[in-house]
Amino acid sequence: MIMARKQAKSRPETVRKRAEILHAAMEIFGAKGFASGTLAEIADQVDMTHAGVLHHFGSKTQLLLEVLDYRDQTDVADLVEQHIPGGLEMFRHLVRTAFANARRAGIVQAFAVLSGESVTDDHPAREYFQVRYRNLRSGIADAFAEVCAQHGVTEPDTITHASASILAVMDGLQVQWLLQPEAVELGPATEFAIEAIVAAVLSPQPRFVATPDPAR
Amino acid sequence: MIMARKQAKSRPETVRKRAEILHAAMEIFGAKGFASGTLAEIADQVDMTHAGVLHHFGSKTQLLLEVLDYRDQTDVADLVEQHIPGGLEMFRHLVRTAFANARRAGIVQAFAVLSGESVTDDHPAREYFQVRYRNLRSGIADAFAEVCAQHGVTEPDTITHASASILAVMDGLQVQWLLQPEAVELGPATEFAIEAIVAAVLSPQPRFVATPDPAR
DNA sequence: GTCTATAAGATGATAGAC
DNA sequence: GTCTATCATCTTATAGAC
Repeated sequence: MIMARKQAKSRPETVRKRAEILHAAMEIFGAKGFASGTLAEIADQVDMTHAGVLHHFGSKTQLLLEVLDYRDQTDVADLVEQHIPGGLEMFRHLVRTAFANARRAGIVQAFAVLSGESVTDDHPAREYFQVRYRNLRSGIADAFAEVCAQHGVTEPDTITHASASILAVMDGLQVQWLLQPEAVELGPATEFAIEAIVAAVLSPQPRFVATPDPAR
Repeated sequence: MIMARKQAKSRPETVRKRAEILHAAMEIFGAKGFASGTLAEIADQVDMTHAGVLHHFGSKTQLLLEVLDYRDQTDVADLVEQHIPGGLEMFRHLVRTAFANARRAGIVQAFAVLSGESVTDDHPAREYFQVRYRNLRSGIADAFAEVCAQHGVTEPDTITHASASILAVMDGLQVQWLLQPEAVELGPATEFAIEAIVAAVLSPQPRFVATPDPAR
């Protein structure tokens, strides 16, 4: 279980320094990954030694975990938080996020790098991303359920697949965009894909790809 | 430029050992990433010392690069190779691949981990994945063009976005599936998403998400 | 071709002074 | 709280014996 450990009592100066370190850590881990990013690099960015950083967080792993929930608490653009848009508004929000992300390569890279790395054996951020994806999927599924209630019934499987797919395109397009910004238009491509998936859920489609008996 | 360096002349025993090492390296890099996977681990798997491995490949980076094009040469299921299915058959092929991948977690993980890692600053596999994605996108775009020619015209932008989106869902779903196999059905979800995207390209859709003037 | 030995450097973490 | 010093590993790479 990932828990946010409150720094109950600390001098304001200390809290500020911790935040500064967390910010720097996000940058370094985002740029080089958790494995390759070093405490020394992070320390450099906040004019300290790596020993100083360790004084605040105890270990490198602990620092990563705190970086991750710091992001969740800070990032106002978070989806499954307080002001969750419902229904179709949710999908518009996701599209707007994609357009906004096209101007925030740093953060996009951080999540792309760390989520990819989290899939490795025994990665400290594995649980974080499991929980994150589960929450995001269920938030999107709720939006689908709401919209479906208005437009007519849909199979639950469809909503499940569609929710995962929307997250998947967003992530996948980010990776391609980071590798080749000139070849992928993050905003428009995301908009196209989300529109396509929402349409598939809401209106009965002719099937183009399906075959009677694919070799499964 | 990534080039396959032919091992022009070598004893057959040597060639076999090299292949054995490449296989082990793919496994280790796939499981732990390039940064965390070590030469010693790879060497262990083929009953050698890390010095032996370095004798064959010169450096760790070189080993990774050769692993990657070894995969391309070996993997018969590769898309942009010889027997590229055209038209709708391409999309059926992609769906079948997803179903097949659900039984090859190892390889799926390797590509998920390495492609994510490739986005980090100055990663040795960065160019490889740039080229790979570019080729895959253009292969899919060709299939779309072919199908579109039969079903009616479509804007080129649509094809571009759709091609990137299809790759993106496939990759994104793999990550979610690796993190939570019980929550994501890789095959069916991929099938749904591809069907949705193909439908969006082929048949004019009502727009659900679009707003007059999204805050971009 | 493979090993042993070793270099050479980096890294996470600890201990103790200030 | 931060630094210096130091530890203990770990890791890539090289040199030379067999």
